[in-house]
Amino acid sequence: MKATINDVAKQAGVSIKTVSRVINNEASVRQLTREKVQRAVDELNYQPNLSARNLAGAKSYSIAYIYDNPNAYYIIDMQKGILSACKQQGFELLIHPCDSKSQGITEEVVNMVKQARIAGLILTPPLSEMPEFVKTLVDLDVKVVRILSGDVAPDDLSPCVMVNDRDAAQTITQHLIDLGHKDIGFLAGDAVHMSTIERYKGYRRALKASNIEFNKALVIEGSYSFDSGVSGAKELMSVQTAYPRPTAIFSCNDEIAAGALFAARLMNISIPEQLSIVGFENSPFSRQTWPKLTTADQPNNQIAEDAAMLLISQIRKQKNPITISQYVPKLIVRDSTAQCEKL
Amino acid sequence: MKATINDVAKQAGVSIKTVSRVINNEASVRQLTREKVQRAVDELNYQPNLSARNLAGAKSYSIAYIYDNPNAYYIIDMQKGILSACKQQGFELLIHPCDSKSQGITEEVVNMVKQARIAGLILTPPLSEMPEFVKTLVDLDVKVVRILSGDVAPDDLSPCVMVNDRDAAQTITQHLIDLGHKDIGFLAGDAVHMSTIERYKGYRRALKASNIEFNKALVIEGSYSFDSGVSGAKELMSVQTAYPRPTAIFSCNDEIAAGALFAARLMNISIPEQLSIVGFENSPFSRQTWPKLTTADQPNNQIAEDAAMLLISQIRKQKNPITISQYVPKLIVRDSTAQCEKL
DNA sequence: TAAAAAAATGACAGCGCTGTCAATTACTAA
DNA sequence: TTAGTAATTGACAGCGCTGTCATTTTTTTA
Repeated sequence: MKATINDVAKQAGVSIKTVSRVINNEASVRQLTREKVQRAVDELNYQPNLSARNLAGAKSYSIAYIYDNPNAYYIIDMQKGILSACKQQGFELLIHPCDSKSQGITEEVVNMVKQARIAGLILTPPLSEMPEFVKTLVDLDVKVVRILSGDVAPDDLSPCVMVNDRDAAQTITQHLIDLGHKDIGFLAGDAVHMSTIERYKGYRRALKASNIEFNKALVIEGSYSFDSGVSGAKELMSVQTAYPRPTAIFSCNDEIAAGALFAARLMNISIPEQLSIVGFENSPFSRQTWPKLTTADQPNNQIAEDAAMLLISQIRKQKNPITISQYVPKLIVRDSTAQCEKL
Repeated sequence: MKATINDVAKQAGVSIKTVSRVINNEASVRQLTREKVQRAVDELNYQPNLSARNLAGAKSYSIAYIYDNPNAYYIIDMQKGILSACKQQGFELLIHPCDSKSQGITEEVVNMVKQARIAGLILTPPLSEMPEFVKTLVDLDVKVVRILSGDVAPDDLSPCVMVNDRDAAQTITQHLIDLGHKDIGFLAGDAVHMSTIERYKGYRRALKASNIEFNKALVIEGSYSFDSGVSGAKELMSVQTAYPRPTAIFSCNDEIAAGALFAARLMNISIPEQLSIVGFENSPFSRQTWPKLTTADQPNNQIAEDAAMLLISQIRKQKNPITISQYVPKLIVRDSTAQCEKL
C-alpha cells in the first residue's frame, strides 16, 4: 500500500504536522528533524497525495495548459515540457484544448479555473497574444505565464517567456547574406501572429545591417501553410524584368518552406544550386523534405518547462516578481541553402 | 464561492448522503427525492469536487492516457476525444508521454498507476500492441482499453476499440481498381505495426476479389515516413522491363504518399494523369500536398471518445463485459487518383 | 540564574466527499 | 389491522492532508 503522511510521521518519530512542514519546505524546522523526516520520506518512498493536498489546503496544486491547436507538434512538445516540470514539482496538469476564436472562450476558461481550483495557467499563441483575455484571467487571481514572440514583454500583467524570433530571423537572413545572397524573398505567415511580425523585423534588420536595399516586391503575404508556400514561391520566382529573381527565400516556417521547395521543383529550379530556401521551427517537417531544410530550432520542450517552472514559483510566491526569460532560436544549417551562384 | 454537497443538501432539504446517492446515480432513492436533489444541483450549478471524491471513496476518478508519440496529430486528436469523454463523465485525465522501447517502461507505468491511484488506462499503438505490457497492467487491477488495428481483438485481456484498416484498405484498393488500375504498387509502413500488416491484407484481398494477379515486385517495404515514400516510389516507378510500371500506388499513410508524390514530381510523372496515389489517415498532411490526396479518414477524435467511454463504463462496473467497437476508415476521394489511362 | 522571547513541535479540526451501518419510512402479506 | 419485510434515508467516521493555535523546547536577555 502507498505510504501516507502518518506512516512517515511514525517512522520518523514526529507528528504529521512536522512531516507536512518538511515536505512543504517551511521554515522553523530544526535541521536535525528535517533530516530525520527526509530519511523516512525516502525510505518509504512517500509522495504526498495530491487530492488530499488540494482538499485540505488553501493552495492548489493544479495548473492548466490551455491551447488552441496551431500545430500539433508544437503542442505536444510544449505539453511534454510542462508535464516534466509538473512531475518535478508535484503539480498536476489539466489540459484544455479550445477555440480561441469562439465567443465564449473567456467565460469558458474563467469557469474552468473556478471549478477546478486552478492555481496557474500556461498560454501559448494565439491565446497568449490576446490582451483582453489575459487581463481577465490575471484579474481573477490566477497566475498566468505567457509564451510569446518578441524580446520584451508587451506589458507587466504576467511573467512571459519570450522567444526572440527577431534575432533568430536576423541570424538566418544573415546566413543567406553570408552565402552571397542579396535578393532574398520573404514568405510571410499569418500577419496576425506576432511571430510573423517579429520574423519580418529580423529579416529587415539583417538587410539593413548589410546595406542591402529592401525590395518590397520580394515580400509576399501569406499564411502558415504548405499551400501558401507553394503559391508564394511561384509568385516570387516569376517576378518579372523590373526586379531580379530572388536567389534565396526566407520562409516564416517549415511548412511554408516545404511548399516553396515543392514549387521550386515544379518550376524546375534546383535547390540549393539555383535557389536557397530556409524555414523556421525545426519541425519534423523540415527533416522530411528533400533536400532537408536549413531552419531555426526552438527548444519548445525546454521553453515549456521553463514557463511551467516560472509559473509554479509564482504560485509558491517565491518572490519572483515579473521574471522574463528569453530564448533565441538557433540556426541549423542543412541542405537547402548554398553559396549564391549568380554573380 | 463554489457550491459543495452541503449546500445542495440544505437547498434540497435532504442529507448529504442522499445527494451523494443521486449524483452517483445509485439505486434506492425515491424518484421524488431524486428530482428534488437534481433541481438543487442544477440551481446551484453544483459539480462534485474530484479531489474529495478521490480522497474519500474507494473508487478513483482518474484515468490516464499513455502514449508514445508516433504522430503528433494523431495524439492530439486522441487526447481531445478522451478529454471530451472525461469532461462528460466527471473524470480526470492524466497524460503520460513515454518511450515504449525503454527498458523500464512497464515499471514506470505500474508505478504511476499505483502512485496516482489510476482507475483506467487508454493505450494506442505501439503500446497497445505490446501483449506483455498489457498483461502486466491488467493483472494490476487497473482497467485497460486498447485501440488497435484489426477486426477482432487479439485476446480477451481487455476491451478494445478496433480500427478495421483491412476493410478500409480493401475499399481504397477497390477504388483504384474501379478506376481501371491493375498494376498497383504498395508502399508499406513499418512492418512491426499491425496497421501495416492489416492494410497489406486489405490490399491483397481487393486484388484477389477482382482476380488481379498479385505481383510481389510491386510491394516495397519501408516505414511511415516521407523519405520512405520518396525512395519507395522511385523504386516502384523504375521497375524494369519484366514488370509493368504501376499505374497506381497504395501508400500505407499520408506521409508516405506525400513522399511518393514528391518522387513522382522529380521523375516528371504527372499526378493523377500518369499515376494515381492514395494515402491513409486523412492527416492534415493530405490536404497540404498538391494535388490533394485521396485517402482514408479515421475519426480519431471519436474513436478516442468511444474508447474513453468504454473505459469509464468498465470502471463503473456497468456490466459491459468485453465490449468491442469497430471503426472502418472511410474513403475520401480527392485529387490524386484518376482513371487509368494505360490501355 | 530566572524570566522573557523566540523557535520548534504537536493536537486537533476540517476540507468535501463516500462507506458503513443504523434508523426511519413505505409496502406486503396474513 | 399488524407484524414483517423491503425500500429509503440519515448520522457519523474517516480518506490524507493543511491551517490554526496551543504547548513545549531552546535561546536570549536581564
